[in-house]
Amino acid sequence: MPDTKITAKRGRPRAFDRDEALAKAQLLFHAKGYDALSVADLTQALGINPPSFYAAFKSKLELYDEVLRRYEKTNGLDVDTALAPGTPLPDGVAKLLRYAADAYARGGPCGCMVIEGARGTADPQAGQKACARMEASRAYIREKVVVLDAKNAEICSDYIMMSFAGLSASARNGMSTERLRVMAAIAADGFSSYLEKDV
Amino acid sequence: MPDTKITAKRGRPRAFDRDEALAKAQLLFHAKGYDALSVADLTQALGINPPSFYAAFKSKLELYDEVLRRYEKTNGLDVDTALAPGTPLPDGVAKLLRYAADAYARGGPCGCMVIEGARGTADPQAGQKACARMEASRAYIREKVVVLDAKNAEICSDYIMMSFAGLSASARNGMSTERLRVMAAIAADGFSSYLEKDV
DNA sequence: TTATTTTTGTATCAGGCACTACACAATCCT
DNA sequence: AGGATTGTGTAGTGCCTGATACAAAAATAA
Repeated sequence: MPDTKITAKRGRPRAFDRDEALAKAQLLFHAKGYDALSVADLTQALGINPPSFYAAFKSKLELYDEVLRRYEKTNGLDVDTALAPGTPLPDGVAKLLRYAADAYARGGPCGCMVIEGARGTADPQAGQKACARMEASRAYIREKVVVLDAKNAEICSDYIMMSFAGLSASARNGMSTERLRVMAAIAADGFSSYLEKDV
Repeated sequence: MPDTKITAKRGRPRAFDRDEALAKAQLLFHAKGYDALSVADLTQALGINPPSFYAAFKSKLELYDEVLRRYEKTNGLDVDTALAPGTPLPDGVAKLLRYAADAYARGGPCGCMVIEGARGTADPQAGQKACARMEASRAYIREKVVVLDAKNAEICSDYIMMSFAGLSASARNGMSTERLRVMAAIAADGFSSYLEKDV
């Protein structure tokens, strides 16, 4: 009976750690963006040659897509906690924006990789990949908001995404986490006021 | 006595209208961004050949800088009106964000050329040019805010710039002017609440 | 006319980009 | 051992980028 081991290894073994390389690539893409990071930069940083790179990751674009999904797992905001059922919507928005403020300047002034990649990426395919991930996030947030306040779900998710973009941009401009938190709180207060008028 | 005419023309006259070309280049840079717009794209759109392009504009980078300044003149927000002396700061912020909402989706989903160019531009020199213009705008706004409320000038200008970035990103994502205005009003309300707590 | 200056079109340039052909090396399976 | 399979290093592919060399053309100045 054949061994059902996941890493069915036949042939010459890979000389580098693929996951480690993926983590490094994530940091590089996050810091420099898709266009400004060349395959030559990557191979040099990873200490490998182009054929090894393409054997492991297929192409720059596929690596980017894989990195985007990894980023969501490692750096994704805890939407479920922020918008847990039963949470008053204003509190949920405040929490979520606070999470973003905490995250976007962590480990350097890089903002959100998905949001930054969704715009300003010259390569159309890469931009589309990032846009797709951003839309998925928006949809997930909207889904959670609907449970809390179906009537305001659209405007709420729009406002959250806009605030994310503003916070991400500010973070990339060097704003401190402390100051980002203040910005997030102010923005959240605005949505709170909006709901009060409405109800 | 020599003619002091500004257009002292000697030699073969230019076969195209430089200002017109500048306006076209502005639209193109605004729509596609610095990196995604090649010199070949430009020369083709302008109906000229590379040597004519370089004779008129020196380089892609210098044209971009010229376009950025032209953009500020043609599409710049009326900060002086929004933040005129005597205006209550919350009203000024609301006006300014409203202006941005009105402007960012005008003529297509392009957002603010300066803000979008300041990030996400792979070419470091071009990114620096856009960043410099954005910093100049921030400084100008802060200067006007100081007159209205010196104590809150820093946090206010930070919040305005963050909101601009959020609005610009949303506009580029296709948000309508109508919806952008709602977003701007909500964001402005947040700053209003912040000031009320503080005073 | 003749000289000078500037623009124009043709045909490139060198350099960086993502990516690969090829032969060899290193492992597993029989 | 021998065959199959997979990764690696050297070297290079074609393509697109921003930018030019060059000579002819079109204007002014003397």
